[in-house]
Amino acid sequence: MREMHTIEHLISESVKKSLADLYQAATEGMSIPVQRTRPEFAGDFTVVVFPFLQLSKKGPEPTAEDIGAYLHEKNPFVKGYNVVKGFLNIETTSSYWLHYLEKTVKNGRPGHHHAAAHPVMVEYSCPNTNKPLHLGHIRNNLIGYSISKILIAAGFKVIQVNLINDRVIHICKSMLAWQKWGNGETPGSAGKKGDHFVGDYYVLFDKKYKEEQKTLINGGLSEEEAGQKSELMKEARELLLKWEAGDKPTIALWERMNSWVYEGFDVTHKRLGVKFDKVYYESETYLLGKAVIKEGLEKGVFFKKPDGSVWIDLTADGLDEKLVLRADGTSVYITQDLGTAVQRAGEYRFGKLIYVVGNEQEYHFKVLFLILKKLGYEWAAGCHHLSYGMVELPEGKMKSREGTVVDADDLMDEMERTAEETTRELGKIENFDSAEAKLLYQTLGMGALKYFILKVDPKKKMLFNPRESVDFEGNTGPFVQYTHARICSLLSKAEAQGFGRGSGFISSDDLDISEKEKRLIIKLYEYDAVINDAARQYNPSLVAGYVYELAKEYNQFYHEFGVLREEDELLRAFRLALSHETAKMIRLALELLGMDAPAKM
RNA sequence: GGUCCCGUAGCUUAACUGGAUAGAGCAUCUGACUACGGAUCAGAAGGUUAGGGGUUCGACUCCCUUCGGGACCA
Repeated sequence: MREMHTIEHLISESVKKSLADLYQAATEGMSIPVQRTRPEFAGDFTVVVFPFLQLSKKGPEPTAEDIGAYLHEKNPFVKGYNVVKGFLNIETTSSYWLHYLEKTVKNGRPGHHHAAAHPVMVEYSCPNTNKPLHLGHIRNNLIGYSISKILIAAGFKVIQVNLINDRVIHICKSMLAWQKWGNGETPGSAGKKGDHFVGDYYVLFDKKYKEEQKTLINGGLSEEEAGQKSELMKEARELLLKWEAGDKPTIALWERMNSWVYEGFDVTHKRLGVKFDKVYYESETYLLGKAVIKEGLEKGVFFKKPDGSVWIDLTADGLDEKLVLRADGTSVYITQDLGTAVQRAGEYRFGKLIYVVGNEQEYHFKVLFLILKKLGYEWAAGCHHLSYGMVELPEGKMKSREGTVVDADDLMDEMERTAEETTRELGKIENFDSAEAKLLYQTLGMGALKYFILKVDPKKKMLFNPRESVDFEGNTGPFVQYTHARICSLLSKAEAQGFGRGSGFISSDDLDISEKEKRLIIKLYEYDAVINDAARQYNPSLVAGYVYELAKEYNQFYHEFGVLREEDELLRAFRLALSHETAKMIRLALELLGMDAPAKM
C-alpha cells in the first residue's frame, strides 16, 4: 500500500524512533497520528505529544522540544519546528514538495494497488415500478454511483447492481387501473414518458379506491369494514395471486407495463449518468427466497406458527420476532431480499455487498444480515447497509398525498434551465454553437445538483432548498467547475505564448516559493488520503469537501500571484505546473462525484 | 410499549473519529489591481455546539439525564 511512502508515515516512524532513543520506550505496535497543522499556526504537520508524557516523564513542552529536535536532526525534509503547549508543529522544506510536484507531473497519479481479492458489489437505485423517480431516488443514485467510483479509485473492483421491485401489490394496482379505465392507451399514444404514464394509473387507482371507500362509509360501514369490503382491493389482490400462479394474460400485461416503466427509468438513469453492471428483478429471486426459508425451517433457524406463517425469533439478539413468510405462503420483503442475496453470492464471490438504502430501513437490514448469518452464510459478514438520511423540503417531508414530491425529471429540467439563464446573463460563451451550449447547460445544471446533494454526509438527513440548490456561487459545483475552466483558459494562453502547459516541470534548488504555494502542493498531495478515507467510510462528501478546498486554495493563489505575467522563468514554469496539476486533480475528484469539468463556461 | 437516530451562527452545513482560539457557504455590511476569466478574492459581524451533570491533561465527539424533532418493530 501507498501509505508506507507518505510523509505522515515517515514522521510517525521517526517519532517512534525518537521515543526509543530518547526515553528507551518500547514502541512496537504503537501508532502515532500525524495531522495537518491548523492554518493559524506555523508548520505543516502536527504531532500531539500528550500521550508520550508517561514515557518522557517530562512536561508537554520539553517533551515536544526533545522530539522536535530529534526529527529536525534526522530528517532532511524537516526544515524546522515549533512547540505550542503539547503540540509539536513540523515545518517541511519547499524542496521536498517541489520534488513531489515534479514527480506527479511526470508520472501522473501513482495508482492504487489495493489488490483486494474480491470485488465489492454496490446495490443502489432500487425503484418500485409503480412510480417515477423522485428527489429521494436522486440522492440514492448519486451516492451509489459516487461511492462505486470512489471504491474503484481506491483500488477495488466494483460491481454496480440495481434491484427492481417489479412485483407485489402496488404494481397490481396500476395494472388493474389500466385494465379498467385505460382504453388501450400507451405511453406513445398519450405522449408521456413510460414511468410517468404507469405512475398516473397508480394514482388513478388510489383515487377510485378512495371514492369507493367514501361510498361504502356513507352506506353505513366503519372505516375498517369498508377497507375489508373494498372490491378494488380484492381485485388487485386477485391479480397478485394470478401472477404468482403464472396466469398468462396477467403476466403478459405485467410485462408490458413494466417495459414502459423501464424505458422511462433508462432515460432518467442516463441523464443522471448512472450505469449498472447487472440488474436484478425481484420477480426472479423471490422463489429462491422461499426456498431459502424452507431450508432454514429444516435447519431450525425459523419456526412455523399454527396459522402456517413462518417466523424467526431474534429476541436473544435484542430484536423481535420477525415474519419471513405469510400464512398464505406469499413472500414479504425480507423473503425476496434473502433470495436476492443468496443468488448474488452464488454468482459473484464478493468481498463486500453494500446496500445503498435509506435509514428508515435500518432495522430491516439488521434483521436481514442477522438471518443470513444464522443461516450459516460466511459472506454475510461482508454485507453492509450504507444508510443515508431522508431528503426533506423547507415545508417538511415529501408527501405524495399532498403533492409535494419533487419529480426527478422535473428537477433536472429546472437545474438546466437555471444554468442556461445564469450563463446567458454572464455572456461568456458567445462563440459556442447551440449544441455546445446545450451540453454546457447540462454539465452545469447537473453539476450544481450533484454537488449540492453529495456535499452532505450521507448519514445525515438533508434539507433540499430549491432556491439554494440552484446557487452557483460559494460552496457549489459550478464554483469548482469555474475554477477548472479558468485554469484551462490560463494554460491555453500559456501555450499560445510559448510557455507550454506546465507539463515539463523540473524542480530546482533556485526556486523560492511562498507558503501559499507550498500549501497548495500539500493540498494536491492530500488527494490520495481523501480517497482512502472516503472509500473506507463510504462517504462521497469527503471528496466534495476536498475539491472545494482545493479550488478555494487555488483561487486564493491565483489572485495573489501572477502566472503568465511572472517574469522569472523558473517561477512561471512552476506556477504553470501547479495550475496544471490543480486542474487535473479537480477533474479527477469531480469525476468521482459524477461531475464533468468543462474547459469553458 | 420496545429499539434506534438526530439537535452546531438567522439559514444550509464542516470539524481528520478524543486535540489547539468550533471551520465554511448563503443572507447582511465594507472593500479589490485600468481583469493571466469578477460564476473570483479580501475584510466585518454572527456560537454557552438544545439544557444540566459526569469521565480526563483536553469533550461537538464518550457515559448519564431532561427537553425537542424524527424513524422503525408489532
